[in-house]
Amino acid sequence: MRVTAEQKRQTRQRIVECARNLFNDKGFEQTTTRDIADAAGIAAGTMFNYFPTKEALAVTLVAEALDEAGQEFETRLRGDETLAEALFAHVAVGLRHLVPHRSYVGEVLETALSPFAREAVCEPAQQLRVNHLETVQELIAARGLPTTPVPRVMTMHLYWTLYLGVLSFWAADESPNREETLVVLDRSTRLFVASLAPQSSDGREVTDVVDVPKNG
Amino acid sequence: MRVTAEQKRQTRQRIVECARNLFNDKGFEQTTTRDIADAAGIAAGTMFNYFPTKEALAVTLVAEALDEAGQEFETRLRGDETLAEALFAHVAVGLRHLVPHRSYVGEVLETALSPFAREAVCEPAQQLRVNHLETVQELIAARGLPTTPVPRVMTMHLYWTLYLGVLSFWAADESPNREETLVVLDRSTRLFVASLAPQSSDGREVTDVVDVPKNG
DNA sequence: ATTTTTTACTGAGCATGCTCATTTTTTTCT
DNA sequence: AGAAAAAAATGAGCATGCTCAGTAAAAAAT
Repeated sequence: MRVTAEQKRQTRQRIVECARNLFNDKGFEQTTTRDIADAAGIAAGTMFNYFPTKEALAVTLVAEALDEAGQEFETRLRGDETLAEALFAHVAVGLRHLVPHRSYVGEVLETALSPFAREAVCEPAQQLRVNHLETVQELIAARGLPTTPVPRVMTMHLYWTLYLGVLSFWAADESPNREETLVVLDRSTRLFVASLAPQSSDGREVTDVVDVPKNG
Repeated sequence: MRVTAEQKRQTRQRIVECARNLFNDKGFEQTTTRDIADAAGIAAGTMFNYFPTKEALAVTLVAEALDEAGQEFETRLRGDETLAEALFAHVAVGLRHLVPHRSYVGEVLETALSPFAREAVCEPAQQLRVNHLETVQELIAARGLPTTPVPRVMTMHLYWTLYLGVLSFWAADESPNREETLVVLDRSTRLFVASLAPQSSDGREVTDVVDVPKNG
């Protein structure tokens, strides 16, 4: 069973590498699964023995990059950062590892990580989201922030929303060293942290202003 | 040219109505363009004489609902609301008008309104985005808020990010009267308004903590 | 060594979004 | 009314993501 296992690993590797090159050259949408198969020297159906969908293949590329980023982040973490600093670093390291995929990452993440529910696009996308959010929750918990006055699910939804906002800005950022993204990231990070603190109440619920049906 | 014009209007109307029913029943993805054609009693290719893509057809449904919402909002606006109140109302009215489309709106908006650039998915989607953002900018300008310390494009990107976050929460909100969405919307609105005010500087730039290449 | 079983691969074929040359219907011109 | 032109509808056909019954190759069992 050894020769086979090794060959299978090689086939998979070839698919992944050819796909990355093609996605980079022509974009995700413009690359057909037949293009990938031809480049990898396999039949049209073979890549579906390795990845359930074309999207899953692309997400796998991105997820592998972000896994490495996650490891680097853990290594660098000292523990004395403020929450805003830690969150900033977490995302910034991820972005650096995504640079080689920047030309097509937008097309892929848009659908794979969208906050619109759409039950788990594929396993690696799900894993990626869970890993990222777990890290965030640990960073928050490690700093013993108050049991928020807002349900956790809403807090994490807000985080994910802001995170995707940063990713989408970054994917299209044309500024010299993508430095504008750092401004956006800084701002988003501060906003999120600020949202964790109990809001300053001005005694007037915005909700009261609009007539929203309270029943049925 | 009168009879024809009227018939064309009817054909278009039939397409739109059949599409809405089918999208509601089976979802956007599960409805094929042939399903729509059959239901509307036309040939498979005919709907593409009216809408360039299946997605554009769906976006048109949503856009029409949001146009009505925009009109209602303008009617109700008194002018003495705080910015947060006005923004809250703007979105809340939109959501109310989207209720009949809620079962499939997620699938459609995810790609059509995504902050990930993807140059104008289709004309109505572009129009929808522009209209919404113009209203927001007017609401801000009418209250004479300071020329922000942050480029406007970033501010509007943040707004759009939070807006899509609210939409995505709403699309999946299972709480009794979707009241959790109101909490999320309230929170998002306050956050956005707070982000317009110059940030309290604590003398330490988060950006400094991570080593980001400053050149090349 | 031969058979059996397991594993990997193949490629014809399907469904669906969309195109476009052709046909049908309507309007305009004389 | 009949011919010419314009507008609208048609449906065969294409491209592409994906399926799956069948084949080939490798490993295990005898």
